[in-house]
Amino acid sequence: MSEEQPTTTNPSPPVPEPPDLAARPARSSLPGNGADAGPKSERTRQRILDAAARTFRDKGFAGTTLNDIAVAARLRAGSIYYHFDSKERLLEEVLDIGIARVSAAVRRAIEALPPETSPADRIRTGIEAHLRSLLYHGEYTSASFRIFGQAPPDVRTRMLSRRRAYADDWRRMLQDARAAGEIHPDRDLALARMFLFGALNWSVEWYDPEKGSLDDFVREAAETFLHGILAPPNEAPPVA
Amino acid sequence: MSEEQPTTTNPSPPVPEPPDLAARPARSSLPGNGADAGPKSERTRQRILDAAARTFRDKGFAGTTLNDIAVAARLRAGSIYYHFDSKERLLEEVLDIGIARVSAAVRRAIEALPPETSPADRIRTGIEAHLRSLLYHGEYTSASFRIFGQAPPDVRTRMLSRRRAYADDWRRMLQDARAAGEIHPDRDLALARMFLFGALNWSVEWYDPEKGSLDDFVREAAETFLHGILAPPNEAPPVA
DNA sequence: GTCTATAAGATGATAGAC
DNA sequence: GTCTATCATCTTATAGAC
Repeated sequence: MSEEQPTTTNPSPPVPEPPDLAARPARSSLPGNGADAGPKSERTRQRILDAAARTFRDKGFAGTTLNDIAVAARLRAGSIYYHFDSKERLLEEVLDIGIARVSAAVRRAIEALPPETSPADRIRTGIEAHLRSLLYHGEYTSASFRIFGQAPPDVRTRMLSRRRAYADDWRRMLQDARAAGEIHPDRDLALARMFLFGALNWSVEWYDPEKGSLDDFVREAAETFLHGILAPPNEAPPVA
Repeated sequence: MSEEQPTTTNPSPPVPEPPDLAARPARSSLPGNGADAGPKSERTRQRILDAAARTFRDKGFAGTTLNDIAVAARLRAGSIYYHFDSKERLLEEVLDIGIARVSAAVRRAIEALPPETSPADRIRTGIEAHLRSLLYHGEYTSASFRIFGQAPPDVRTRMLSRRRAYADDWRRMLQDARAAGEIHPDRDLALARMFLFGALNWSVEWYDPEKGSLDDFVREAAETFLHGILAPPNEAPPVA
């Protein structure tokens, strides 16, 4: 896994104390871009969040100590508490950002399609968008799927509505396809959906960007789900 | 959960039997080992192992304390060290047993097929056997897949050869099917295999035995992988 | 805002009684 | 073989200096 840090950052931020701000701008809990500008506090908070996402994803929730996060964020463990109430709240925010990003990415990709796009093609696009948001700079998104099962019960409960909403998006897409006659009549849609989630999210564990283009990968993943692996029944075996 | 034998489910006796200690390290029952521990020690050891498998699976490796395991095994935390050197070794044995059982179950199921069975049908049988060993009394097997990613690096390294061997079994099955012309020429077999693993192993997280028979479930899972979800191109019955 | 220091409790592991 | 007692360390979280 990723044991090493990129370490392309500057040695130490010699930023002098900015003029004290009387009014702190409201914390936009928008999915932070990490590099977002803004007050120093906000940027540090973002750095901690980024570090937490990466560390949680790599070592799990229980396996991550606040010191691990602090080291990755280049400060001391105690300082984290200025920005977050507890380790659990930190986890909660990482999970929340992750699922929100995937959800938004898929929704956006599908809304960008022409209205006449067939349900099956929408599914194809959804799969590709889901995978991209997982695999391309997907620290929060991959963490969100990888460690959700490790979260304390109350955290998981609080996350449930958001995750259910995302699941509902997929349920709807599949039902639309079925209503359009595009789904094989024997298929169990609930099973197919969970099957798909498992297959897609597992890619976080093994996908290697060096071994081929992401474009090819996501395309092939969608085809595999839609068509399965078998050759069409009619075509003769190529063996001579 | 606490009730055995729900009324509606489990009409399925033909389970390949929870492979009884398929891969026990088996060092203890050797006769020439001196007058060492009798069956009692072995049974306690087994109880600890069972408790560890269940607890590791449910709470993760780092999230499990030796006391958790001790409580589940009905003894004290310190007593575990009479049977196992460390928490890591305990994990290692759980992981090892799990992968060995799945591997053995799949191999046995396929070897039981008639020799003339087509490669595609072998894959079908393999999928069903893998799923069964995961979902039917699969404390070790499900733990093995669920927490492998959480294992300390050295443990993971030591497990690698066994897991690679299992992956090779699947690689071979898929290649055989391709050689027989049964796989769609566009499919990427490596991707398909990982896709399949993800889909199957994720079922541990959501499969509910109360919602339908295991037989139906494993059959449908195999069909979904083999054929995909789409309806055959020719017969698309639009809603009239 | 971030630091140092530390409280308060849990954890993996060991020693020795029984 | 299993227990109790305990060690050394680590962990989350807090307090107060700067």
